[in-house]
Amino acid sequence: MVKKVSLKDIAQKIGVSTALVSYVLSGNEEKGRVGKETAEKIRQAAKELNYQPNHIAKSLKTGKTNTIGLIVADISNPFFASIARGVEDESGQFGLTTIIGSSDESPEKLKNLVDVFIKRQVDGFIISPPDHSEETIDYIISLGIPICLIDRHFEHVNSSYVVTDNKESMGKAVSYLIELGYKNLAFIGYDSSLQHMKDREQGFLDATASIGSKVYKINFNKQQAELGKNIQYILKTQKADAIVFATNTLSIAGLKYLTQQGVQIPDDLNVMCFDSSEVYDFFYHPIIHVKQPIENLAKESVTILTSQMKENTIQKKVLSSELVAKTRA
Amino acid sequence: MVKKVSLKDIAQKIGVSTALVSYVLSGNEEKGRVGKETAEKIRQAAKELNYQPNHIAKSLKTGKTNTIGLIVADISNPFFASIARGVEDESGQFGLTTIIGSSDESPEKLKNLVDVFIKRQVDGFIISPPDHSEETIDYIISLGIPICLIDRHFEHVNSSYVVTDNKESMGKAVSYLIELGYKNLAFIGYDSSLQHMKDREQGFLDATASIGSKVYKINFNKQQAELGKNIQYILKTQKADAIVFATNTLSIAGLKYLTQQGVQIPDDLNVMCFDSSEVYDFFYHPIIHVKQPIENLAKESVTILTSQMKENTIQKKVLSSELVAKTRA
DNA sequence: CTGAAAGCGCTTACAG
DNA sequence: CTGAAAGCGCTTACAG
Repeated sequence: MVKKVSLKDIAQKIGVSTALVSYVLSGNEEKGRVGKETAEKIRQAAKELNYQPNHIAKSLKTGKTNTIGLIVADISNPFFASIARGVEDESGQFGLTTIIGSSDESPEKLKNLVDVFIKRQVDGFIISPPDHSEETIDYIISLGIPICLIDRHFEHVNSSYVVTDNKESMGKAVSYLIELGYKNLAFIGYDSSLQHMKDREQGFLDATASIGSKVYKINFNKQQAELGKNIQYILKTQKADAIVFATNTLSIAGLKYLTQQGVQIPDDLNVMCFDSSEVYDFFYHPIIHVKQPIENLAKESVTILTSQMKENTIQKKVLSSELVAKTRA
Repeated sequence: MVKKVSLKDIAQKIGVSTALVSYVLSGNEEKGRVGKETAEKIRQAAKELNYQPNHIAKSLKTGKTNTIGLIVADISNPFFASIARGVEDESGQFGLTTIIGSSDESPEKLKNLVDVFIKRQVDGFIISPPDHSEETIDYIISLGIPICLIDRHFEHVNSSYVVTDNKESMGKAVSYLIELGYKNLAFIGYDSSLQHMKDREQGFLDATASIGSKVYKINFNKQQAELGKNIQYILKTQKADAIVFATNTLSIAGLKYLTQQGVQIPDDLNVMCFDSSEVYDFFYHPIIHVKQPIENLAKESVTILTSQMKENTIQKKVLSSELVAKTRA
């Protein structure tokens, strides 16, 4: 390992104190009221020696790491991967580095990740929380660490968040189906107390008040089995003419199941999904779906978090989504 | 922000030196030859005060951050998202934290990310390098920072890496197509000097020596336009009976284009893809593809990197992949 | 305009 | 078995 040049090396080389060098190189030249030619000499030397400031030392002194922790359900899920990409790009603009963890929808794993990240001294958190993790979120808040929830939030936790207008989006999408003439709808969501799920369900219920409809709630950990069973019931007993899937994971698994059963979409049965997927474009009629503003969710979360890191204000933001109902070009 | 308890607080509370506390709490009790009851008292106090060691201070002293930098082409690409998930899970086992960046296949962006990560004092790198980035890889090596390339590597750069046996996998897959009776194959890859791309192409060429075949190389930055043009040529002029796509991005874009053109797969034309995708299962005949051992690539990269961090040995590992050619259940 | 010095919270020889 | 102390590389009042 090549030995690193430090402030001291520069200071010695041109015979000034490390204080001066620090002022100049950290851009606080005016504050230190450093002489112009001295400043120039310092910059020159720093360049010559290829000086790389040591973040660690700076962090120890300032107590800021310029690192934020992003925790999602699963980074290998395309929805969260896109969120992660957006958060990284945006936070990079602010000179922040992002460390990422996957909770797998487990409150325990979330708590562990949070502890690890706190030990790492992250300056703030962006979290898409699993069900029943209010305690951990409250814990972060109680430590005074800035946090912004993303995609999901809790009604009874007073934190910053940025989410999609789930109820409205779902309502609009379902109304569209009704306009198309569908009269007997099924909703498949997760059995969850998370606000975004309740909102999507409520949006569905509100919009289907005047027609036939039924809500199916699936246990996240047994979704494989329960999804098939529920779809069978929907096809055979409820005889719904369209199914609404509440998330991209459910959508893809549901579409796969329906395809395997030889169900023709939309001829035998139509489908409406929440979230986007590459898969949708491969159907004869591209699947109707609600496209969440992923990039904006990510950007806003960073904006909210960084402003909270400065001013300690709580912000709650609801973004609107887009209904995509295209036909094959 | 609640004030943190430090080693000193514990030391003062029970009237010993910070040295003792450090030895006990960092598990070097024997090394400090600390008295048994003293050690117990220290542990007790640490628990009572809810002591959280300060990683930053430790890093400054030891020069190790227990952080690794992972740089892929694009974290929102499912292939790399899965790699990232694997790397995070595995490195977490070693007490390592991962920071991630996306190079967008740009050598300049890679260099920038590397500089940022080096300033962050990462202990090592796992990188899936873009074309023409040998210089940056060499730079990392010259600094003595451990590095393991993943998925891709350079013939003339002597670094650790873990990759799929691209040539063999491609050869096997193409041979399978030939066995099925296809006689006129097209290969669509990127115009790249990256070894994995050259190997896939070579595997294709070797396997098609005795039949009709043609290789098409696409410029990564103009793929949208060039892909369509090439496929048109393949359909109209070459009149190939099967197309081989060299990556998942090309596969999905290609399949989308073919589907839009009304081409029936595999009846009008068959297709073979490198890498997996959710999309493949939605075709009447699930798409034939080479499934790379993503999880093992990720795990191995961490294993190689951590052992290199200890012993400074270079390891090159080639993993085999699986040909997936299933019919609808 | 500039320097000497303390201190962030650890680790680790060194001396007893 | 235990303590005093130096030092990792910075920042930042303080004194001149």
